[in-house]
Amino acid sequence: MGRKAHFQNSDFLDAAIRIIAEGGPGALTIAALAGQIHAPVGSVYHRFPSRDALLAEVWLGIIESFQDDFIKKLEEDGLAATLACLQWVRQHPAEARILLLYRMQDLTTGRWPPELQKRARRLKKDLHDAVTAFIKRAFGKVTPENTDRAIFALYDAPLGIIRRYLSDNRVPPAAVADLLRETYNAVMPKAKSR
Amino acid sequence: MGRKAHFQNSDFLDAAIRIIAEGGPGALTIAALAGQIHAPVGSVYHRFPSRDALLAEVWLGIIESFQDDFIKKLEEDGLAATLACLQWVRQHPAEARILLLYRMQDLTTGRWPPELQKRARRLKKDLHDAVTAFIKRAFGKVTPENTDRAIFALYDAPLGIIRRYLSDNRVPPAAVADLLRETYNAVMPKAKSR
DNA sequence: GACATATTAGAGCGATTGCTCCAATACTGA
DNA sequence: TCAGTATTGGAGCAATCGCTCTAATATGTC
Repeated sequence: MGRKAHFQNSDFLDAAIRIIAEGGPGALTIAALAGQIHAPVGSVYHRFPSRDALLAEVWLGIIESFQDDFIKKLEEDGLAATLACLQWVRQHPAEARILLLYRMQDLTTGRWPPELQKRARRLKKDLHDAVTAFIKRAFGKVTPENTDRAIFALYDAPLGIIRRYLSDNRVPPAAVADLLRETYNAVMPKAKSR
Repeated sequence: MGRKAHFQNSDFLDAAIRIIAEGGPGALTIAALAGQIHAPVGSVYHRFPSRDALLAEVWLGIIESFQDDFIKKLEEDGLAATLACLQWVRQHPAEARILLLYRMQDLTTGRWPPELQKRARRLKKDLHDAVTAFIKRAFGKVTPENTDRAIFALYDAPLGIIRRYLSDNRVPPAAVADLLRETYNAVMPKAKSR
């Protein structure tokens, strides 16, 4: 059944994450990617149809990793989800740098393969559903103002402060959790937000 | 005294801001920049020593514009400075997209001309001084925890929520001011923070 | 008008990049 | 052992980009 593979798909994806986290999307040239794991450029294209497709997989993998944690916590408790952002960043520093410092549009320029588009839509829908359900529980009903309030407390505030640390290659200190808790309580309804 | 100039430095800087705000730093090729105002590429290099130098001027100009507003308000009142972020973004949507969606490191790769480095250091120092003075007034003394608290309320929180709007090419609604006020009051000392 | 000069104008060079293509290679199954 | 094939290995192509360089052009001064 042919020669045994010397490299795995994940080897390339991991190397890509390392390179982007360190040098930004511009640093991810195919030569740099292959060089990082001493693979030939041909092996990159043996696995991924294009640089864009590889970057799309990198991006989706990161979103999935983050979102799995986030949604799971969100189903129990809003504040837990807020703090889960912090924990995820600590556990995945390289992925966090990519997620927080760049946008999907800045990584990939072209169109995605249909299969990846489907995965992306699925992720978006899952997040939307989880957040909507949470807002209903926390506020009683979903309005634009409530939505903004929730997304601010769950998402914008934690990622906003974490971004500053990641940009300087530092890890957010423990006290950040206090700030986020205070913000959450100030902005979300006092009632149990389960 | 030579031919009358058909283009001004600011024409190129403004065009660059438009292009980056719309398509990201990667869209700013010299050809695209010159084409935007129907200038020849030679005229770009007649005014700016390199693409990096031009981007450095773009970045510094944006920082200066933002920081002037921010520091002026900060000298009176912390909450006013927080809300000044919102106002500045509304008045400078293209500049705001660049400031919030990208980092200096992602625009320019090489070293800056010494004169621009000096301007950058000056801006950094001005901001640091203003923030430090504010922290002293608000908390009594400067500690790492107080610093984080202040920067979160003044900077991370507003820019965090605004970033989401800018990324989608939307303008932050008025209700965002309420969220920021509540966050500010929750996180900063109750005493007059003048 | 003649000259000096600041600026426009754009062809094109060297370097880099994404990607292709063809061989070489090592593994499987018979 | 030999055919079949999945994968490595890497030279090189076409496109793009930042930038240079020379010529053309318009303006001020005498």
